[in-house]
Amino acid sequence: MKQLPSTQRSLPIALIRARENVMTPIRQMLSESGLTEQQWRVLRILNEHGALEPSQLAKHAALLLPSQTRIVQSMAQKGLVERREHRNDRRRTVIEITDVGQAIINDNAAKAAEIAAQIRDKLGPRRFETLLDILDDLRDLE
Amino acid sequence: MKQLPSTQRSLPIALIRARENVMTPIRQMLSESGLTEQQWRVLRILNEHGALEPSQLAKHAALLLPSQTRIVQSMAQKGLVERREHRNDRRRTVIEITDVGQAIINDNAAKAAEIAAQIRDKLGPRRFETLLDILDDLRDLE
DNA sequence: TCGCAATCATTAACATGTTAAATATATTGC
DNA sequence: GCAATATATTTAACATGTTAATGATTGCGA
Repeated sequence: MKQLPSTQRSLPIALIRARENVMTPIRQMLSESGLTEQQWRVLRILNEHGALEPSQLAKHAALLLPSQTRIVQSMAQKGLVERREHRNDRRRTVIEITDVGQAIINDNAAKAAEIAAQIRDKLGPRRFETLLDILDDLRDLE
Repeated sequence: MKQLPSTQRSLPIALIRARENVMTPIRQMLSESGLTEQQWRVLRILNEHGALEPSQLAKHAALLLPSQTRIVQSMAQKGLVERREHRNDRRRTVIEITDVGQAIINDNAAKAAEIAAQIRDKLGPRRFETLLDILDDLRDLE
């Protein structure tokens, strides 16, 4: 019978720690704009893809829909995003970034790029790409 | 000036997705025992290391102390763990697993080991170890 | 020994994660 | 064209994540 592996080499714990480490400098940057990391992700995605339906946005941003609903609601209140109705299908809504949201992207782009580059340099470009590839291989475990 | 990288190759998002993928089968297993993944982690750590002080437990389990306080409280209510006071230093408390908690570990050990092995097989042992190593290299980013 | 700084843990407040239930609209089959 | 089903999103309820404030205890120095 297989042994329960030591928690010292546990992948879930390693993933949590890695995320924590990666997000720390990003959170520091965002705290000055009063954004959470999730709100920043939403802005990034909308900036990159343009207006999106909730389910598409959620896929790109790696958010569950219930969380995203709340996040988008609070962002809409702050004027960072806007919601529009779909013409033919009234189940559907489209979310898009506002000028205010766009301005936040612009304000933080250079710093964010610097942080991303720093992480890449810390690992080396080769290992960085290897990491992304392996993480991607963890899809469809069952 | 450096460009903001595409969210398609964003490390934070990749880490979130990977964790989600890895945890899905584990959550399925735990739902039968009514445990969350964090409660399972606490049991695993206490099983492995014996009684621990809160801050030590938090380090091993990758939990922040405020979260852990609540988690341990609810686990103590369910009888999965116990808290004991330190003799000389009353600031200190020690948390240990109970027989009930131990039984849950035993009940799930085989299945958990199987899931862990499955992940390892999916990547291949080499890539699995590489992944853990690279994730570990993300410490001390700033 | 009194008081003050340092340490550790908890509480508080708010945001997000997670699962299940509810809602609203569209589509399909008859 | 209506009922049943399917799809998309939101709400609800509870657990956890995160940061700041509070509490409790020890140890040190005047």
